[in-house]
Amino acid sequence: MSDTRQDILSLGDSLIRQRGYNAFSYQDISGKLGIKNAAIHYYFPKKSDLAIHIIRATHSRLSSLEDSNKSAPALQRLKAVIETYTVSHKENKVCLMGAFASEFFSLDENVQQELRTVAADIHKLVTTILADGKKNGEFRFKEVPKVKAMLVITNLLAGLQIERITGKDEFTVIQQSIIKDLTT
Amino acid sequence: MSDTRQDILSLGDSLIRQRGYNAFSYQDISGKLGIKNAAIHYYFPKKSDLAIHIIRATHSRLSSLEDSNKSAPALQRLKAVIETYTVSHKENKVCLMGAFASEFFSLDENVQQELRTVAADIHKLVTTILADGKKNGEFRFKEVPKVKAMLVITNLLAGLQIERITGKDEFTVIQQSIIKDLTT
DNA sequence: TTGTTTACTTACCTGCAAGTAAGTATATTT
DNA sequence: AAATATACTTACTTGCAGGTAAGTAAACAA
Repeated sequence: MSDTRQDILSLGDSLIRQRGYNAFSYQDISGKLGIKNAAIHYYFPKKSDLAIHIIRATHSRLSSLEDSNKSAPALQRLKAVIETYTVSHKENKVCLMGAFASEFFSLDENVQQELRTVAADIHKLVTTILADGKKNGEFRFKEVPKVKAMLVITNLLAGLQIERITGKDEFTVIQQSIIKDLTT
Repeated sequence: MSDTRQDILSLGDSLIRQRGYNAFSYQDISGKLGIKNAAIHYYFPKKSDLAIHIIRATHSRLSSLEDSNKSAPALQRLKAVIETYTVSHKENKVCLMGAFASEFFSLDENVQQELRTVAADIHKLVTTILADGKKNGEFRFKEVPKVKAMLVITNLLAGLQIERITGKDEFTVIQQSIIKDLTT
């Protein structure tokens, strides 16, 4: 895979998660990379094509994370998931689901479909981690794992969003609260 | 205040929370209201003016809610807050903070400022309700009220966002979990 | 060495978003 | 009755977003 293609994907991801999908144009990418708009259309004919490939790249990173920690303790696996949000936090980005959710109904059907797949996978992943942790005594919580997973995910997702409005570091304290809540 | 002005504000609010701020244009409003784009510019010269007035309207509804329930039990006051999210849920809308957060860095400085004010007020309101409820024994939770408030708000905000991606009714179960978590 | 593929650029087009300026009909005030 | 304000419309302008089609230079393959 060419460098240019990767650079476009990477910059596109940053722009979507920093400023929003409908707020950036191919010009933002081509300008920064020193190429022409048509070069981006060469790799990704439509903006929705770019979106889909960015979503898939994120999905595949998620799968790798899942695989590489498969047999680790639940707490470590949860921390690995949370760490991906922490990285976003440090880069003043929201997560990809959070970035697209608000504009979801303005998106192409095939982009929506791609997002549904990833969202379901994230939920499944966190649910499994929480269920495993509860079973082996690492975690303590009252809700069923599926619901608790949703509560944890919403804390992380919206934590990234709200902190950019308030300007305060809400995320760090949220992250710590999640772990503490589950382990004590 | 004229009907048209109100209709513009109301439709603008719906569009922002259904499709996103950068995804709608004055055409979407003028078309539906049977007026011309310039009529909207007459009331709100710039799109950011419209945004600001929509945010202020929401803020003032929040303040009314706050006032009308001032001396009620904490649980009732919390339910009143949650109810505003439930209304959004039923209309397939996200909340205003959630709608703007993803595109925050693409917004005019004065819109950003307006959002900061409201976000701070929402957080303050929920914090007060939780603190009161903890003090008088209505609520039980380990975190300091300020942090617990943030956790509750993130559950609600992102609950609305995620359910539109997954297509499932995540919100209702989240809402119930919040109450149950606090009261048992 | 010729042909083909890759990775682009040049040069367009189309449409719409955002905004402005000037005009007009209808109330409202003086 | 005349002047003024209100609530718009008509008629623009500007710029950029999104996309296409055709050309081209370099790499590579037959």
